[in-house]
Order: sequence, then structure tokens, then C-alpha cells
Amino acid sequence: MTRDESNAPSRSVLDLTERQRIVLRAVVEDYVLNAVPVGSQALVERYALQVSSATVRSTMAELEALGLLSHPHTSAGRVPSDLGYRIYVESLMREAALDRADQLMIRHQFSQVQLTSNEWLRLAASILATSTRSAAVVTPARARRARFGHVQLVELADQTRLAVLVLGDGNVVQRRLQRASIERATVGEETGQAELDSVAASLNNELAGMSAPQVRRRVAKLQPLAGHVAEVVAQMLEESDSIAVEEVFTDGIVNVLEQPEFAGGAKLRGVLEVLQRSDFLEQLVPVLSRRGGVTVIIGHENVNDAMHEVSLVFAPYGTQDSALGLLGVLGPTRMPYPRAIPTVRYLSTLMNELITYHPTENHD
Amino acid sequence: MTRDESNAPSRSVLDLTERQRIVLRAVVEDYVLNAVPVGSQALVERYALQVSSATVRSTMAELEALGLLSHPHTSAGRVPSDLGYRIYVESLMREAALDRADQLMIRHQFSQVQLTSNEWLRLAASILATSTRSAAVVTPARARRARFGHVQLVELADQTRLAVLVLGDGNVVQRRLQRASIERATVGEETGQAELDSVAASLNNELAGMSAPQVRRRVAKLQPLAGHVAEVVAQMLEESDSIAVEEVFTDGIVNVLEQPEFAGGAKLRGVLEVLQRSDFLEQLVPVLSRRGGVTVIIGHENVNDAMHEVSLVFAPYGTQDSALGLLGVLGPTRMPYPRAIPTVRYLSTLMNELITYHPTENHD
DNA sequence: GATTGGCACTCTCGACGGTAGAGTGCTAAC
DNA sequence: GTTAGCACTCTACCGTCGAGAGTGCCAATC
Repeated sequence: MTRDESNAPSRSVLDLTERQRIVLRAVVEDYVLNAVPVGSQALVERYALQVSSATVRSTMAELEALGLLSHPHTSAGRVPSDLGYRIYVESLMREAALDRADQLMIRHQFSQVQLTSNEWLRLAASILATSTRSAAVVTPARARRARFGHVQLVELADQTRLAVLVLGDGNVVQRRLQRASIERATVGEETGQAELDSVAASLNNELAGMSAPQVRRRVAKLQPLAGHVAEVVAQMLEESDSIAVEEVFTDGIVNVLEQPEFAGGAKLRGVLEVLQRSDFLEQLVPVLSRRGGVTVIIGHENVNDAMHEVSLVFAPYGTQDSALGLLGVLGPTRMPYPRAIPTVRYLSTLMNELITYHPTENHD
Repeated sequence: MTRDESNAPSRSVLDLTERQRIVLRAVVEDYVLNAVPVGSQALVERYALQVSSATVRSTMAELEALGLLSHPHTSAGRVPSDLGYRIYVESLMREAALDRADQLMIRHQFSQVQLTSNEWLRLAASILATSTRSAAVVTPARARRARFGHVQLVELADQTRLAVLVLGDGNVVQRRLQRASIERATVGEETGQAELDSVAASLNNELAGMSAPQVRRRVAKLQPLAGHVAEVVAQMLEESDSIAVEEVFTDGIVNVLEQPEFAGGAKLRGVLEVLQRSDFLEQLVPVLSRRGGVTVIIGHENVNDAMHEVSLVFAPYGTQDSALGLLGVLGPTRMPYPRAIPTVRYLSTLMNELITYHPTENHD
């Protein structure tokens, strides 16, 4: 699907002369900054290269022959190709760790309030979006396999009964119990809060640590009411398994819209539609988690046609065996990688800390 | 802040002749459809008016004198003014109830899955956005004043303790308990699940139906551990009171971006920023709930400068005394009101039903 | 042999001008 | 009151043109 930033650099990099490297780097950085094809003259002036524009021109021609630069038309400046960005990201970019001040600023926002986990996600998306000026995408971290932790049956003022299920990883899900089903299970006998409590207590005992199929196997062996509740619990566990990437938090779409290459928004529409289709992000999960670090996917490296004009900078967060989520930014291929990559990296480690020390407190 | 659709129509309407009404309606509908200033000739042809273009021209001139139409430049067609749209919405528009088929289609989507309340909101936003082709905004319905329903203290596998609080309206919030504070409250003694259960049981007894300040007054009279938990519960209730309009679900922003008047997105940016600032929607809550029905706010009728080029079609949902939320669409003033209004109305009644019959099952 | 200045060439972009077309406002006739 | 006719206005569009930026190549230079 993509090259990896930690992979062996592709063949052509090795062949690059020092000057080619300097010029390519300058072209990328200038183009990222100004969004205007960059010419030899401008390059010499702005980057104080110690050679003449003619030399730069021939170097550029070499880079173009290597497929790292391209040419909108004969008399225009050069523009990096996807491959050019790739080389830049892999071996030319001077990637600084995130500013100490920025780190503190971000950390501060997270500590600001007693946030629930969904608010963390929202905040993470917002921070990513503003600090990289791109669109940000954050998916919740979900356990691969939900396990039973604790169930509580609550009778509300208005006679509704609620099953509140705390999962093994601390997430909480809930479901209203159908009055009719309860009555069927108890053959019409009245069930009070005391009775609900005792059912819950026995289930907490019996089902501790179980996954959905394990719970389901127990159902038949239980008393009618307990069995009914266990059935519901099994359903809840199954749902928690399946809705891996249902809710995606995005922020900063306008940032991308303001980029000249997306003015008008028609192009972006396709991209956003793909992003909403959950399978796209789901595909990404195994790729990212195998790699571990930050993964950069540039333009045509993306298998998805709609994504050919954007780059993704993504990282997984969470632990391999428990909860796993995704976060990152999406922008034009002309993306400020040296800023985006450390920001995504930092936020992914930060989210890691958060879910490790404060197991997710909440979940719809 | 705005005129009301159910208000006495403003002075000028009464003065409109039948022809003026017909022409105004035709201009609005044509402009909404084509986004091009509409001329007398085109109007006669497209709407089969039984008069000549010259007559229409003079009628248009009258409407312009009344401030209902305006003129981009001398030799261009007419465009409705905000006031023109207002008259249209109040007394010219042929508003059809939502198609039976559309109703069923929408209802079907809601019944499709066992959804949690946040998923309802997301779905509502998505339906609004696609069926009006505008941007949709939905806020969660929250009780005005959160009340204590039921608390449960859970010890997780990893030693963390969780307080799960079910509010009076069925919403659930939760918070991790700080280990240190617990130990301070119990003077270091070990607390097991049994002990936690008994604390929870006594609190459930003592605090039933109380609001945050009431709980807070009780704190001092309780045992140390129970008092500590009650303190946390009070905080949770207070937060539920205050974060009325924290999370806003939006969808379909691209729809607006594709409208010619917002191409480029620079204009929309301001609008979206205002929308995120929670106070804007909060201001709207009392206005909408006082009115009850669908409220339309057109262009400059909005007090907020950034909103001068968009219209809002909003409705409250939920019950006055318990939970109250907001939903609606945002688009250019050139909005398909006859479609947007019934859709918003239908969705608001539908959401009403949902939270009435299935008290909200979940929350962030 | 690498580098550079010089130069012819190419292409875009903005300005300019002219024209077609849509639309208006007015007036005189019906 | 309505309408046809007409002069007028403004925009959008098109082609042209020159300036400017940039390239590619070559011959001269170090």
C-alpha cells in the first residue's frame, strides 16, 4: 500500500549527489511553503545556493529524469512528484521533535478538564487540525475483543430498566431492557431492584472476563431472568467487537479547503466520502499497527483512487492486545511533513499514555 | 433576533398585489434553483406567466422599491433580498409535508439498528444533510438540571475504580476514582468490591432524585468514603448541567461548499467557527424552545455578523422540563426552504418520539 | 570536466479592446 | 393597465499582445 519511512531507502536515493539532495530539498520546502512551481533563479536567491541558476537548472533536469520533480509546462518552475516527496520524507527532511513549548501546550489542554474519552478524541482531532493546518482524523481506541467486566441493572424512576455493562478495558456500554422480555423471562412475576441486584451479582461472578461467545454458551445454563440478561450482555459485547471504526472524529476540513489545490471543494468531496466509509480506515488499521510508528502515504501511493491527490500522516495508538485506535492528518501532498510527522507522533504517544494510565472512562 | 414564521406577517406583505406575490415567488424559486439572477424574460417563459416581460419588469421594479428584491448591477436580473426570502417563507411558499415515502425511509434508518443516543444524533445529522443538501447541526438533548438516579462503584481488573452514574433521565456518565483520594478517605484501609457496593447502596438511598447542590449539601453528613464518592457525584452532576451544548454533531459541510456562493471556503470558515463556539447555539436554545416549532433565520436577521450570508432552519426537540436539544440545517440564504422546513420539522418530532419512548440510553 | 553567462525560445498571465447577449427602464401605442 | 419597441448598460467572453519568468542549450571559462 505504501512505502515505509523506516524501510531501506529506494534505489534512486543512493544515487543522488549532494547537490541533487540540496536542490530537491529546497524545491520541496519552497513549494510546500508557496504552492507555486519553483524556478532555478528563485531557488538560488532564497536558499543562498553557492552556484548559479544555470547549474541548478541542470540539476533540476537530472532530478526530473529521475522522476523526482515534474514540470507543469515547458516554461514553468518545478514541482515535486509523489516520489520526490517520498525521498524528501525518508532522507532529506530535517525533522525536529516537537517544540517543548508546543508539547506543554498540548499536554495542558488535555489536563485542563476531567475529560471523557470521546472528548479526548475530539480534542486530539482539534489539536492536530490547528497545529498542522490540515484535516485531522481520530478514531476511538477499541479493544479487539470486548470482555465482560461488570454489569449493573438499574431501575429508573420511569420504570425503564437499564443494563449498564463495564467492559474489561473500562469502556461502558448500556442498553435498555425490554419490559416485555423481562416479564416473559420471569413468567409475569414482579422484579424489583433487589432482585435485579442479585441477578447482576450472580452474573458478575459467573461471567467475569468472558468474551461474547463464551457468555453466549453460558446463557442456556442460567435461570430465565439471568439468562435473558446474559443474552443481552452477549449482544452488547458482540456490538462492541464489531463497531471498531464506526465513529470517526474529524476536524479542520476547512484548512484543506483553503489550500489552493482544493479550492472549490469538489475534489475534496470524494476524499471525505472515502474517509466516511469505514472500511477505508479499517484497512489502515492492520498496516499501521504492524509498522508501529508514523506512516506517511503520499498521493498515488494510496491504493484508493480518490486519495491520489492527498497525503496521509497517520499513527496507531493504544496497545496491541487491548485497545487500538488511529490518528493522523490528511492534506494535500504538498504537506508540511516536518511539522505534521512529529505532531502526529507526539499525539499518538500522548494518547497512549492517556489510555494506559486512565483506562477509557467512557464510551457511548 | 429573528422574525417568527407564525408571527403576524410584516406590514409590506399585506400590500402585495396578487401579481407581486406570484412574481416574488417565481423569482425566489428560480433563484434557489439556478443561483443566477433572474430576468423578466426568463421568468415569463419558465413560469408561464400570462403577462409580458415588460409587465413583469415593472412588477419587479415595485418589489425592488419594497426592498424584497435587489439588483447586482444595472443590467442584471433580480435576486431576492433577505426580506424577500422572509416574505416567501411566511406566506408565499407552498410547503408540503414530507413525502410519505421519505418519512418511511427516515424512520427505517432509525429502526435499523439498536442505536445509542449519540448514534441517533449522528444519524439525524446525516439524514438532514443528505436530504436537504445543506450542512446539518444536531446537539444532544440534555436535561436542564441533572438529577441523581443511581450510582454504581466498580472495581476493574486493573485495580482502577469507576463510578458509573445513571442520571434521572437515563443518561449515563462515569468517572475514574482517584486511588489516592480513596485511601485518604478510608485512612488507608483496604476497600473491596463488597464495601464499594454497600457505599453505593446507601448513596442510592440517600441521594435519590437530588440535584447537584442538594447532593453537595449532604456530603458533610456522610461517612468519609461515602462523602468522597458523593463529592465526586456532585461534580459529575454539575458537569452534566453545564456541558449543555458541548458536543455538536455536524454533517454535510461539503454540501454548502459546493454552492457557488461559498466556493473557496473562505467565507464558510467564519461561519463554522461561530458554530463551534458553543455560546452561539446556547443563545439559540431559549429562542427556539420558546417558539416551539421550526424557526427560520435568514441572512442579516441573524445577530451574528459571520452568519449574514447564511440561513438557519432549526427546531428544538425534547421536552421542556427534561431534556432539550437542537437540530437543523445551515445553508446559503438561497436555501430550498420548502424542503428544509418540513424535513427539520419531521426530524424534530421523530427525535421527540425517540427520546420519549426510549429515554436516552447513553451519553458521550 | 564542471560551472557559468548568454541567448533564443516557450509558456503563462494580466491588460486591453471589441462584441454578443441579457437585461433594464422608459415611452408611446393599444 | 398592459404591451411592444427601443435605447442604454453592464457583464461575460474572446482574441491579441507584451511582459515576465523560466527553460534548455551552447560556447566560454576556470
